Amino acid sequence: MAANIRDVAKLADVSITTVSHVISGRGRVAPATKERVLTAIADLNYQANIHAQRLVSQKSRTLAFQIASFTQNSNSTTLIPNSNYFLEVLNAASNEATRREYVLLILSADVDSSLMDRYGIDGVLIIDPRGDEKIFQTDSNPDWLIVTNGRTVNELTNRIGIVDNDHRRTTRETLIHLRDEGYERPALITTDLGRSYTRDLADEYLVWCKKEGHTPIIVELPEPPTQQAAADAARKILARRLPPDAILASAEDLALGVLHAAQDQGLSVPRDLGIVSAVDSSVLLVATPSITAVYLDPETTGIRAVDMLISALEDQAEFPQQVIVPSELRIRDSTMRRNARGEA
Amino acid sequence: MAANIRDVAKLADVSITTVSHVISGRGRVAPATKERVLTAIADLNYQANIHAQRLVSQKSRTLAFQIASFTQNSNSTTLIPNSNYFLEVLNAASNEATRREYVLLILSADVDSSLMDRYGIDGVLIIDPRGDEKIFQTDSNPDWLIVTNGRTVNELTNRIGIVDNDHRRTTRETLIHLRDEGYERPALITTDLGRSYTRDLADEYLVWCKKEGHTPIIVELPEPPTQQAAADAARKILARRLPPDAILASAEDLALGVLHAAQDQGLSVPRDLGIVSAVDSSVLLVATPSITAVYLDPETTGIRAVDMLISALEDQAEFPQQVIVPSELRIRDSTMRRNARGEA
DNA sequence: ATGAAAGCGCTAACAT
DNA sequence: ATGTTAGCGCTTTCAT
Repeated sequence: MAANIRDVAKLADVSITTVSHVISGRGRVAPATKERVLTAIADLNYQANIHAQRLVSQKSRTLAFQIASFTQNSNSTTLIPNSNYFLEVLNAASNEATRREYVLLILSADVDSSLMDRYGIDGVLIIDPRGDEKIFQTDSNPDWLIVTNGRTVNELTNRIGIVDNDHRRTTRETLIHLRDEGYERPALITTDLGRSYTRDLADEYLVWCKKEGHTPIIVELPEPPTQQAAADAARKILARRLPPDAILASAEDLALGVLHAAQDQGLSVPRDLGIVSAVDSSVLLVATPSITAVYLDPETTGIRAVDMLISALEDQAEFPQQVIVPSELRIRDSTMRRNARGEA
Repeated sequence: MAANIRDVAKLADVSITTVSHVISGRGRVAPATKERVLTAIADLNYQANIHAQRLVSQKSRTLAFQIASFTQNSNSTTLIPNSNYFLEVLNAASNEATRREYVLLILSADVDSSLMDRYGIDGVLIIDPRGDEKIFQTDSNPDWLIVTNGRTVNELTNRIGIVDNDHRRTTRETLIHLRDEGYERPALITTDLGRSYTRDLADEYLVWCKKEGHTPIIVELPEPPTQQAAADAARKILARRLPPDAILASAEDLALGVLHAAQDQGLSVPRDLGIVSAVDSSVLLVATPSITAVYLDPETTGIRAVDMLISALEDQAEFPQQVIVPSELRIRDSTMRRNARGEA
């Protein structure tokens, strides 16, 4: 059986209060006494019971991690879709939470609040929300704080923090890069425009088209993004009288689907068609040709999101608050038309 | 503030014991009383405090999920490597745990047992262990049960359950398939032979070579598996006087690396070289050509592992116990030499 | 500087 | 069938 605080107190010949003080650093304890307690703790291999601590402190030090994606229709919920981005945000968030002695619970985005209550969730981290997720349905005043990765339409209350990239800036950079490479008619293939990052892409794309005098070509695909759907969409717009000569895709799988469609039709990438993914992923590096993409720095996003949430929970920071994680365009073969190595 | 059991008791005009009985289903409660209690619970939106329940029951209903991979050297630990297999096992395990009202905690495989004690972990699910992970260092009698996905060298104690695939059978099927397609000199590229699944591949491969009179070609690469390392290894063995005409790779990224190396050298897949991955993944489907692979059914593995662990924890089953999850070879273009569509 | 004691919300023995 | 009560292991006033 594991030792409890009373065992430690007995062994160190002090009261349990003193032991508690030593552990928490609160209160004053004489150095000698402290030493004795520490020795007793080490001898007994004592660890404070986490459930007792949480019961009495009324805090669970537990965060929910939710990816707000595509779970609507499906029956068996996919907690973590197969995307590098999500995985890296999760890994970083989990490490950071552990470091701060918090527990990260991966929950489906469509669990209702009773489950959250049950686990005594202190804070929620929600990736790519649309804003209509259950968690935002503010019935009176819920017990948790929220940090979103991506913005929602919800008004910025004092319960919400935001970690985001500047997608409009990188989209602009992408379009400039494409123009520099001689592409004249970029198209946009994206999933659900209900998410802020896809909306940012589309908004900036439309601004650009207007300024440059292009006719915009936007295809909005249902979620989840699949290579098949992207390939079909690409085939369709490439069959136009005036087809696009570059395609900006909102997700790695969409970019890959476009690549396959292009290759099927005998188009050369990057010569006949430029391809960019708005989200980087390791698979884009090893595609042939490698695919230009925007690196969003998911690791930093995960860390900053957890930090923001915890510091708000511990009253060291106030919401609303917003952090922009630096991101950058990574140019690869799929858009290097001017110095292209001959690609089939 | 959330209601507690006393609020419910007061509202229903019963004792807290009766409320507890209604919730747990234990004890006898008159139908009418039960009805009143249920109404009170609904009215107050009552949820039993999970920390109090866990404190008194001395059970945490918490499982640790660990992927025993590649974390040795790296500093910031990668909890979940970027592999379809792991992700799908995790998704399935997490769903199943939630369904059974357990919490799944994703922990790094190298956390020491004090963290596990701290969280009061009841059971550990460990994917692809080598057997030298900290969790197996049986200092006296730990408080948790273990289920491994893959076998370890540790003796089968009453604390361990195993969920595995029959890798030897599928390896045999793979080699037969390759022979049927006319490949005569298969090679094996694998990571760390310390894991049971890679060992199974190698053992069965060696048996086959002996029987068929081949000279075995095995390349063992350090972890983690990267396309680069596999490509380098492939180039090397393809440069031999008598190069292999088929390569069996132990992971998706290794297979992709081999594919790139082959294409770089102007070899046609499947004509000049057959490629098989011992683990299926969605990327293998969309590679060009698509790559033959063994489907391990990670979803079933995740569910069975959690089930096994929970039923052992709840005394409905005894360890040691072993379950084999059915797996199958999925033949794709990369080995269909006889009916090959011309591939560059 | 240290300790006694109350109480966090619940379960389970043991009455009645 | 229902209630009383004693903890589970801890934190935190409040004494001393």
